Amino acid sequence: MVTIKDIAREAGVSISTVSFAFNGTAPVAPETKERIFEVIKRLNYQPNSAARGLVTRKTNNICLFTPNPGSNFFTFSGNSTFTDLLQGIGEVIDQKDYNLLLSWEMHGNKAKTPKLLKLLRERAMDGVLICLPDHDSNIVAELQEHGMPVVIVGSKGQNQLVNAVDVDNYELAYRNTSHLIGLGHKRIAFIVPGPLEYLVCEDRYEGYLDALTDNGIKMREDYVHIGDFGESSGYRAASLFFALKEPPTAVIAGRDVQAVGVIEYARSTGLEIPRDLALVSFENTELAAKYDLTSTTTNLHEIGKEGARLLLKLLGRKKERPAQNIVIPSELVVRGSCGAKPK
Amino acid sequence: MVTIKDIAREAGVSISTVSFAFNGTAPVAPETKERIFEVIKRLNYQPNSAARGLVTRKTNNICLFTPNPGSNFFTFSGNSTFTDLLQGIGEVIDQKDYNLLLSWEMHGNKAKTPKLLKLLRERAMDGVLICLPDHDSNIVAELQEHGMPVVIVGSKGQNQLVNAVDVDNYELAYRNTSHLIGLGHKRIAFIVPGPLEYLVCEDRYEGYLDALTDNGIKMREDYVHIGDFGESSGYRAASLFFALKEPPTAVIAGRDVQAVGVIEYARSTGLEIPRDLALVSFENTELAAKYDLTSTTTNLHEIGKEGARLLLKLLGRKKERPAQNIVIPSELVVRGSCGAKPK
DNA sequence: CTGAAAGCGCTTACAG
DNA sequence: CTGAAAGCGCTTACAG
Repeated sequence: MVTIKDIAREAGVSISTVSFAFNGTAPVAPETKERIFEVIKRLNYQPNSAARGLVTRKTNNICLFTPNPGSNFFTFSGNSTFTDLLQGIGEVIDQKDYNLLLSWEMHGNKAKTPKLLKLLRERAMDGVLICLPDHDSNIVAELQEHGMPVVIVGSKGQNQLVNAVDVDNYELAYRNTSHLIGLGHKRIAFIVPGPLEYLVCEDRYEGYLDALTDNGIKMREDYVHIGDFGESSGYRAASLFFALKEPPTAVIAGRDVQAVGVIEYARSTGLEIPRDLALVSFENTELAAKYDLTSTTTNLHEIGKEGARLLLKLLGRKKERPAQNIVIPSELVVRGSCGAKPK
Repeated sequence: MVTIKDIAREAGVSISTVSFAFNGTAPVAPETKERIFEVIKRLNYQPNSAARGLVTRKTNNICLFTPNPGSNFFTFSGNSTFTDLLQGIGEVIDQKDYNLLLSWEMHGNKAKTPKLLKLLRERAMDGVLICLPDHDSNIVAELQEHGMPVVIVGSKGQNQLVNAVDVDNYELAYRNTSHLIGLGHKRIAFIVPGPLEYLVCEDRYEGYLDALTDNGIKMREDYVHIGDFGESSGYRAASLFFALKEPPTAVIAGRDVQAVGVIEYARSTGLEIPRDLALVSFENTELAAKYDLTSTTTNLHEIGKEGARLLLKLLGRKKERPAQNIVIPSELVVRGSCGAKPK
């Protein structure tokens, strides 16, 4: 491997001068500089990152910590959540010459994430992007205690102390519900996207409830079903709703896959969407396009981009600043399933 | 941050002894060792990876280099290719305390991948797992020239010099085709999974051709269509096939998404599967299960695992060894679409 | 504008 | 079994 010494020798200067020239960190005579860069180019010199990191205390790595990629969080069909997020992150860190260290929880959420803490203690990264639907504040707190910049992506910050970027799930749900109410629906069922311990789920659920309340509609327990990452949970929810004496006229699916389950149920029972059942969902994945589903965007690509941007900004900062909660705007994409669109 | 000096001071020994104890790299008196570990535990000591890497010349990072995650290669719907691969890799590197550096081509395949070469020159990783459907040998050669261990995953090695792990796509296609022939079909169409420049595509196509030939069936140009990552390419292929005077009685889709396109075509035109049209595919994703599709497994999870295992084995080696081409076994999962399964 | 020197936090011969 | 010292490849005061 070619080192700074090789360059210095070949260019007939000291290693300090090579360093100054390469990094532009001190003035170097034009001719000297030229000579140095000629050698650098010729020998394909690139400073050893470990050596550099040791003295600068920077690794130029940022770590993305997520749930296990094999977990339901990432693998439910038709969703490109993960690659969208990656893509967004990649676009910004690439420009700034950062690398991406990928790490995830190994045993579901049981493991006390010793892996991330190990990385922290080894100083393996300069900052972390954390994407955990049910992140406990402990890990974030521990990271921050050690001065490690953290940005939560795809989930809102639990308090004023941690930076986060996400869509406003409460708002989204409120809007979805209002949309249906605006179309004249009063019997509106809701499939909670997942366990209520997840902030996303809680937020979407509350947005739904508040929209009902604000419009003078009383919520009904039997119009609410907790779904999961499988299509079948949507199917199941629909079958429960339509077994009721007074079935809903509209359903809000907690996510697109669940909406597909509802559609499958409708198909199998002859219910017609949107005539017999108006349907609205979240995420606006390719599934929404495929199934002509009205859905609200949750732009993971943008979340990744803004998250990475914010993190990088943090890295450049000396002084602490109050944490930010960045909200990525989303829009309701109206398609055929809600009945708002003329055929 | 706590350093080895802190531990040494606190335990009343020299830093060498701490290092010996921590790494088990030289005998240390039991009582001394105990004292040292007590302090290590108490102070949460973990050696600084940059410092360690500088002297050991190891980073404990392995790099996974892939196409852009936003590209079609990863985002076509219903496919968990990427997360499967990650999961497999993660399982093995995690055990050996390696970290995963994720990097990808930025501008499609045009960029001459300077990013990976930069990482190489900075010595940012100990080895690379490369997953490029149309990898040019140049990049692999350059990596190897610099002594960087490389394993190609999800694609076969181009020559004897590079390690690779993949399924045997030729074999898979041969088997799929033979299966249909065994069911009495003679007019068998084939949707090539993608551009023929990709090895996967070429291999699957050749397997198809050879199976036909070996069974005395002449191939017909009009029974072959080049597909892509979209469902619609399957739809389109089917519509072309069934516009022929003598349409095929069976179709082999190059991948599950394409098969779904074929199914959609069948639905829209009233063709019944498998009665009017036997259908077989590759990949056996969740789509195959959902659409009751006979499909051949291409176990990315296993490919990731074996790839990582092989790479790690390479890292431990001093001497060069002849490259291996590991073939991950796959199986034909028979479902309703091919007509082999009694209803 | 340039160079000699110290030092980042480790590991690893080498001595004892 | 333990410690003093060199050195990994850089950056960064400090002198000149």
